[in-house]
Amino acid sequence: MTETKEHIPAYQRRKADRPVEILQAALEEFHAHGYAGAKPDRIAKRAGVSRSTLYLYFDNKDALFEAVAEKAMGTFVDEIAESTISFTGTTEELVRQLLERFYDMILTTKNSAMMRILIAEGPSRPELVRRYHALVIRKGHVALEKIVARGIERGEVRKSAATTVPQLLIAPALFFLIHKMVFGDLEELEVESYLTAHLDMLFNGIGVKMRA
Amino acid sequence: MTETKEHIPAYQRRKADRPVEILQAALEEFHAHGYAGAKPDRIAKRAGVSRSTLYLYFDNKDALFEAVAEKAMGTFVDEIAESTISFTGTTEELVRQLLERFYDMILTTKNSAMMRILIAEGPSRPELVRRYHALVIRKGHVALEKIVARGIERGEVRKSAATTVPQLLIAPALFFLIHKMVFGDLEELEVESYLTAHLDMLFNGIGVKMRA
DNA sequence: CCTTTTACTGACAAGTGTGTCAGCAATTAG
DNA sequence: CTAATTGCTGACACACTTGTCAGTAAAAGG
Repeated sequence: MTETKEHIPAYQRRKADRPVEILQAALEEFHAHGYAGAKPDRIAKRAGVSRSTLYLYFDNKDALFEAVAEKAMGTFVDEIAESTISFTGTTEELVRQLLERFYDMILTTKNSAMMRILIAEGPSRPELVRRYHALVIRKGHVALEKIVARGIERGEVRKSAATTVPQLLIAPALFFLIHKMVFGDLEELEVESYLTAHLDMLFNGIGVKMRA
Repeated sequence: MTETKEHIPAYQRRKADRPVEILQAALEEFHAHGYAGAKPDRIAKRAGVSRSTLYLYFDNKDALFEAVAEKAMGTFVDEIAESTISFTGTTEELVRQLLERFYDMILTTKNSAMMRILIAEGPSRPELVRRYHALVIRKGHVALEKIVARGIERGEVRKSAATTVPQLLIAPALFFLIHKMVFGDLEELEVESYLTAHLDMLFNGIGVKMRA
């Protein structure tokens, strides 16, 4: 290295990468502080750019939020819905596979961040709620209904009050997600044993009395 | 009415009622907009006072939030925990009673508002999360464990993987709460049928195979 | 009545947060 | 190497939000 003043570049020009980096940083910020509490200042810092740069790629804070939400909707439901149509094993195996993916999603990706954002910002963003409902909830509901119907056809699932509400299949997983999100630092629920218990309850219940 | 200028009081002095009215208004505001999005302006309007009056009763926005949260913690868990110790019927009846109260609480009181606030503000308020965990979650967990243990003793509940995670008893209720909170305007889940399904799944499972 | 007390308000001040813009520096073109 | 282009930044300006305070009007006291 020469001793003449090195040319230390103040920044690098990476037009292509900025949007994705900014969106990632913004997701984290919105997740941690909510919309109103999120500061473009911090988002920029996280993304390694100046605050002004944000406004080169997104019109304003609101547009940035919309972009974040749009991206965070993800394709998770579609993916697992597709994988079920070709499945040939038992219902319990199918559900186990579904839930394993679901819990994995909760633990790893930032997909669950969307859940907090939805819950927190829902009242101020009815349109966002509508889109999420159409893209995720409704599709998920249909997928679950198919799994139940398939199970009944195969004689593996009881036609009963419980099976009229297919959401019950994944309800405990949402509990797990919320618990981890809010109390994760204080009390860790172990995934494996929780998943095992979840499946056990789902298929066998907790009661002792016999069924036909 | 005389035509001389009536003495229209600009306001009434009701020192005793102000705090509770302000707290109620603030709960609604924080619930709808989150901490950062909540405006003392709107809280005052809701409570029917001027903004300055808020600061006569609470030091600042943060203190107001703390007071709201403290009040919203409620005594719900303690109440139902107490009522279970004297219960003499079957486990299914006990759980049904518990869940009926729980769903009722979700539907009527603003107790569920605390849930959104917790989820939204949790990351910025670890101390609040700690308190809630100690006051509600831990106590609830203990109460549920007792119910399960009692059921096993009475030979009404299977000792199994499912019963090692007593949270599963109420997990579907949290799903219901979140669903109602976020998507309530778009798709109403009927309580009665949901509760019936919840109980059915809990005690009988959805599977067909017999148990000993 | 009039005086004293005090619950309450409107106007003000300081701080914070958002968005803009002229100009700089990194790259590209010639 | 020089010129032109453009991704990026720092400084600026405006709007909004929070919190304060002197003063007002309602109740209480004498």
